[in-house]
Amino acid sequence: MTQDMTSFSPESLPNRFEFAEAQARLYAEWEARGFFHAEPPKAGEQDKTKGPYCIVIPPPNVTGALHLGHALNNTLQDIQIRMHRMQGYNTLWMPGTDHAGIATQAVVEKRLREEEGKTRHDLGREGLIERIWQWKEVYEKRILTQLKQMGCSCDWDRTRFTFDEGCSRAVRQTFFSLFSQGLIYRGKRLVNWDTFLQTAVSDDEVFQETVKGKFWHFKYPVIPATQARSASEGSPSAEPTHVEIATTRPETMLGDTAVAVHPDPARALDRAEAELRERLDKAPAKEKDGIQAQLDNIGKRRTEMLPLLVTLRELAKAGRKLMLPLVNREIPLVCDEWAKPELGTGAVKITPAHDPNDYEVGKRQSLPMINILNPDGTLNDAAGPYKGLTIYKARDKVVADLDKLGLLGDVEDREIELPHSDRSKTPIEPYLADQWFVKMGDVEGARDSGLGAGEASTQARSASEGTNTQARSASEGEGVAGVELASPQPGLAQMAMDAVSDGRVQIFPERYAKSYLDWLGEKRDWPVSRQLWWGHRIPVWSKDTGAEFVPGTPDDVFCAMPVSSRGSSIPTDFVQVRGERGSETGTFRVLYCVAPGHEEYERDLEAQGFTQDPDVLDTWFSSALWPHSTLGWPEQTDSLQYWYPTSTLITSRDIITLWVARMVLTGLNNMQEIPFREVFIHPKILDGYGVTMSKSKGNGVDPLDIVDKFGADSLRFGLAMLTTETQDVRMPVQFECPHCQALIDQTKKNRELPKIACAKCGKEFSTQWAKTEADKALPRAAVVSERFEVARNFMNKLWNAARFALLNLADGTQARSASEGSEQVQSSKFKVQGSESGNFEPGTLNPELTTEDRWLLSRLATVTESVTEGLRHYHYSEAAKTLYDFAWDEFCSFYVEIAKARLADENSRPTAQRVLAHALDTLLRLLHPIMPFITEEVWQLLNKVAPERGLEKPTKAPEWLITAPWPAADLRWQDQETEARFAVFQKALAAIREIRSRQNIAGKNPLEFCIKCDAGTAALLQPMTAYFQSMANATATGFGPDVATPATSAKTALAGMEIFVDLAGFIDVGAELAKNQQLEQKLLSMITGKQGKLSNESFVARAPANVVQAERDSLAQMQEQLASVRAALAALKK
RNA sequence: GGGCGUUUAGCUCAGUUGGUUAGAGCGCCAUGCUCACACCGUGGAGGUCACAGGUUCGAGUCCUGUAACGCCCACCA
Repeated sequence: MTQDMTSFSPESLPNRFEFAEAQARLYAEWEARGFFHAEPPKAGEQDKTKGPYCIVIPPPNVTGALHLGHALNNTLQDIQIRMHRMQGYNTLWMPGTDHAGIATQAVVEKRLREEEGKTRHDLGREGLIERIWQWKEVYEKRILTQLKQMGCSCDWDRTRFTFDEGCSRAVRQTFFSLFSQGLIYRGKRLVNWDTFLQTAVSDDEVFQETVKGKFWHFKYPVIPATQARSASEGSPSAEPTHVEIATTRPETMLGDTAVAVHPDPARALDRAEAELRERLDKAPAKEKDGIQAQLDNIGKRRTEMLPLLVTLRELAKAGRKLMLPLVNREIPLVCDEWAKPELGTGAVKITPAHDPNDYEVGKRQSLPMINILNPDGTLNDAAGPYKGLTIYKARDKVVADLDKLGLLGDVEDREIELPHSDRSKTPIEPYLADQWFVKMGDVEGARDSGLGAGEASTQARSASEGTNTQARSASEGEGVAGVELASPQPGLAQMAMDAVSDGRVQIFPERYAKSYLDWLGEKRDWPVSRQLWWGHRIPVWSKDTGAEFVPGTPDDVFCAMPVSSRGSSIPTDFVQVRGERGSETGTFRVLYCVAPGHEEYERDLEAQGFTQDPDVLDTWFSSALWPHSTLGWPEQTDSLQYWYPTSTLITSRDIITLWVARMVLTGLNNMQEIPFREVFIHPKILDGYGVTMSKSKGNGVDPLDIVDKFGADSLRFGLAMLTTETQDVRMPVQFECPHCQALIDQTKKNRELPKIACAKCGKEFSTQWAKTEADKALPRAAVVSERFEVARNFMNKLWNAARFALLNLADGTQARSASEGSEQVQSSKFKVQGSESGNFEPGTLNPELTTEDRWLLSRLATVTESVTEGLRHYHYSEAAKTLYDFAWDEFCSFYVEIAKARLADENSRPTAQRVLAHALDTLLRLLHPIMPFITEEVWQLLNKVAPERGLEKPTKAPEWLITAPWPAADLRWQDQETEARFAVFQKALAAIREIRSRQNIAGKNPLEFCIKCDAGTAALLQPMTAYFQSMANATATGFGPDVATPATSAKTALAGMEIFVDLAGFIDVGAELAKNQQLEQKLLSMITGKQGKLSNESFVARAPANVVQAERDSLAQMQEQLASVRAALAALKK
């Protein structure tokens, strides 16, 4: 397409929008002109815009390329951004990517292993991190390119990365702040340890798989009581020699530090029974049997096991011990409610270091915690003779050895749900490790700055923790401590909940506020450390003093320890000190947290033998800061002050808790202000089987495949159209054969194959799974979805409608077609026409405007209003559908069709041109946020042909659509009467076309028709005569109550009119009879229904008067229609 | 186990606070390469609104229950 205006002629336009070329060109233009870049108003200057509007992008992970879900997410954001930019807001879309700790490290490690046969240990920490940086550079670039190709109008000058310098600084500042407030502590948590990859994996990288396992019963010998004790016992004869426990993980017995029984087994059984009975009543029939079986079981236990459990309880109370076989360790028998008399043997082995529940028991009972695992999944020194064995070997040997000792009881077969690592597909081994936590619960006392936090439980609701903190707060000696105890301050979770409950943050659709509140309501502490290398290193340095730990040690004891040669006092502004009990050694350990920008203290600490924590922070810790860290925090930048809080966040529902909630709470902590005012949760994209799309399942779609095949606008419009309020998007996908372009449905079977033979041409193509060289050499099939065809077709329709308009907006031309010569319009230029009769004013009589003009302008006002409101409230589908229907059915099918006749007539042409140009102009503006490329392209062309546009007062149109003002819906153009009357014309036209089709008369044969109707309707239809001609090739012979009906005619009876088409003797009687009989039947059944309704006295008495009247009116019309149909039938039968 | 959602034409989905004959796109049938567009035009066929109750003058829409499917969260030695 030529750029030169003088040589431009609409005739040279192709009849397809050549999107590939246009997309690249227009995007470059927009970017070069700085339309994406936003600046806050300069200091001291007034804000000339409508105010700030800002969206921060949910930063995509740099693990790989974007998929269709990202395309959806970013399209929805760009639509808001582009609309608000046009509406005159100072609009900023902040882009960036996420370092995605675990995911990225895992991907890079996997590659390292596959391609070089190396592990991360071969490279070392620095080496691996460097590799990951290289990976990041490649994929960040790829991701940003993808976003650009989708048309995203981000402010690329501000592109950020969660692991860049600024974000790292924000992370450290936040960690320091939370640490200073006592909101960060260290505790134990179960880690999902992938022994194959030797790494911790996150919960969402774990999947459950049912495997066949066994339930082993072991007997632990009871150590006989000492003489003295034994004498005091009542009945030594009843004492069991062994306690039986059961487990699915035998090898963990090596780490057992107790066996627990319930302190009141009888009551526990009663309670379990009561619960089951309650459930039995409510349960659906098919579950009742199972519950009944459980009830029976409890009854049986009460008689068979209860006495033993009571005895064991007594033994436990007496402080008796068991001998743990194989390792020969004395372990106590303890009372703890965790032991459920209704399960297993009623007694449960306690392995605090390898089970989260056991860990809780261990803490309650002050048990030692023995970790028996090495990171590689083999057993360590603590396992004694089993040291060095793998878990499974150890398991077999433990069972065999116990059997030899006669301590093995029953072995039951059992199906066990086992966690597996998504990445290695091997079972996860849980074990407890030191972890850092952010405290989410409410805080007693104003500030909690020191000791004891390390003792906190992993569960903030733990009662013991509360008392612990209370005790210490009181001892801090702040005079107001007592008052604060009475009313705890809301903690981070509560603050974040309040922001949503009181409406400062609004979540759409509303129901998602519930998941947000429910999750935060648990106030579970946030584990923030990860045993990885790729991420923000925890800014804490520690050293074990070797001294005995005394709980409640006053702060000054360790605060006095010299941290720096720079002075005797600790600068608490940026260095915080705390002591804790080392979890392994039990001795006193000192921790220093250092704020960013004070490397001199870090060096001092290291010089004194302190070491930095090896762990890194959870990825979400840095993304939680995204809204303020990207705007410059902790610096108080102009951008931060101007755009924070941001306007809206658009994201997917699965990270409401992981991300959205955490942004709110860090925002409130760091900025004392919410991060965004609105949150829109969009649907998820599922495949044809209703399964979440993902690359690892093979059902993913690369948005660029869609862009290549259908164009970015089609991708965007298609996605917007699918974004409804409640439904996830189900999208069947196809392989497009690279040889013959045939589409082959993707099925559960073929989607994981490396190569597929085309069903049509038989040639093979490769897929994303291609591994071998031979497979990779085959051409790859794009994965696409037919669901974008609707949007592609719409784009084409729009292009051609625009083409028509461009061809016909030049002055002095006849209605034109593309096939005519181009020389006619060479020098022609659109001039404002119709101005001699003044400018058109809404809400007044503009005699030059015809019915169809007023109709179109009325519709346009309504559509403008509805699209503006729809997009404002994230009703994307509704807005897209409104535009689609208006553009296709009203603008193209009626207005443009009618315009053809008017443009051919010199007298009517100027007004038609003016309205046509105006309507196209408005339509382009409204469509631009959804389809930016085609609309901008047409806009540029329109500016060449008709640079001055406007209904009320033609003025020079803005040079670029991307920054052109958003149309205002002028509701004064709305005209219900005209719309209703126009509908009569549409109906009459449809009826004539239907008769033509029914009578099988080819379109090229002209028809004559007349319409019998009242005078008012006739007056409306009369001026449309020319359009009946052009749109149905039908000539009107008359309208009105007294028209002469043709001798041989086909007739259609509509509400308020009868339409006769003159068939000049060639009537197909059969067709007419069939049609009229069908109509008669339909009318009869509807009339019967209506009569029934109206003869129902309660309806007439109780329904609103207008409803009753409407029923009566419609019945009368139907009866009229029926009479007409019957008359026609009678005539036909003659 | 807890929570949420979905079920409307062969397929993918709309359907406002209950109120005339439940809509669209694709697909299908018929027809037309007439001058912006065959990625198009014109016309047509196709629905017991998952099932069972209830509320109401009136239910696709509100309530209760059932079934199927999906998602999130938590999980038992």
